[in-house]
Amino acid sequence: MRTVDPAKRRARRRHIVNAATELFAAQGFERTTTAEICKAAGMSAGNLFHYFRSKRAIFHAVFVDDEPEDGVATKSERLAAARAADDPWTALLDTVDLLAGPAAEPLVPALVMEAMIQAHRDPELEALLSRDNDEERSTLTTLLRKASASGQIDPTLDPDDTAAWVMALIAALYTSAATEPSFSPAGQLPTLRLILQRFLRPHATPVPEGPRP
Amino acid sequence: MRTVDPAKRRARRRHIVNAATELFAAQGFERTTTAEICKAAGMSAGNLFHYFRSKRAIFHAVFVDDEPEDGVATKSERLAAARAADDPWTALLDTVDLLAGPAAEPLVPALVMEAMIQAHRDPELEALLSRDNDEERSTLTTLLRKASASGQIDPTLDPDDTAAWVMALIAALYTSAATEPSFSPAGQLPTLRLILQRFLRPHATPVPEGPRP
DNA sequence: GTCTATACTCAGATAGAC
DNA sequence: GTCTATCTGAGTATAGAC
Repeated sequence: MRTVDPAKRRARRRHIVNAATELFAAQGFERTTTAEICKAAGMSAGNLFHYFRSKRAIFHAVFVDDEPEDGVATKSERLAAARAADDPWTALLDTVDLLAGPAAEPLVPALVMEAMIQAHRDPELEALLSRDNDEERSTLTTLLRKASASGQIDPTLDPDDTAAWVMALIAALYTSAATEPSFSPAGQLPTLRLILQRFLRPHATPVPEGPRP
Repeated sequence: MRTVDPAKRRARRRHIVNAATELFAAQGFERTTTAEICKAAGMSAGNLFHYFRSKRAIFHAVFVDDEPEDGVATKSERLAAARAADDPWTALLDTVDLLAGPAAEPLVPALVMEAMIQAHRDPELEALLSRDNDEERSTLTTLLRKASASGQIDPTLDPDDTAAWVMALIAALYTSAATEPSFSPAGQLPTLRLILQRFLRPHATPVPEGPRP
């Protein structure tokens, strides 16, 4: 009897996901038809739906089917390393680079944008993405707290709020790249670092107003 | 014979747009059906399409049908006033408030997000929005240039790049509000101002490295 | 190939302005 | 009374998931 070859099946799934990824990035989820995906992947509708239960499932796979490659640390591992690093400020800058880096890849900003939108309407995707998101934000919060304790950043900043803003600034890199053709994420990364540096590093305390004892 | 009453017709269009706005904000453009809009507006499909040529036209109207109210300055007028203001730094902060303010309204962040997405796929909407966008950015560029000349901000910052980043930071307020339920735009506006202040205000010039004559 | 979902249409009913 | 803006809702054509 014929048995399934898991490696072959995975490869076939990846082939479909790769084809679909370009379409989703260029046209978005709703405007990409399964017929287009079939054509791009070179297969029939029947065959496509043998590998994925729905168009939605293909979209989800774009964001989770990343096979770990040997010898390369995963994002999770690198975040854990940052949390354990000796110098929290350097680790913070490294983490920002880690999170902002993919914005320079051609399809990624559009896909991230689309994922944000779709997460609104798709609780399963929402859950999928928020796991990643929580890990990123909690790493930043940890680093901000440590850097604050060691006097490397302004201690008046609230670590939770500030982590949310660091995430927002990184997200801005993606959305700007997705919406403005002239915006180059690679070229603007140094400016992002500059903004963060000036925002976070300790400042001379302003003289408090009002009468003093 | 019966004649058209322009005021009544406008009011009816607004009624439809208001009903549709909530649906577009909650579900997005593609997932909102014309049948739903009809139901929400309390009218038949035939009547709906008597007022709008297409579903798309309703979506466009969400962003352009803002009637100027008497006694209240329009955004354009306020931007022009800022460009002509005496104190460019104060005018810059005011302009940031003006552009960031709507993020505090409940439906706006989701709508702005949806507009960004749809603009990708709809050249007419793209043109519509980029007119607004260009006016906002060029106002910021002008103010940055003036503030730079008068020593109010760091002269090493490029006005065009910096204006793009100020826009990106404001956009981050909208996207964060749209995607993170715990993020309060009104509460975070002071932090946005703080980030901008620290980013833009003049800094002590670092001692240049290398040999000097 | 099948079948559902949905943007839009049309033939006609109602009613207000002249 | 006539004419036409406004409105109805069943109907159609088509797209697109499966």
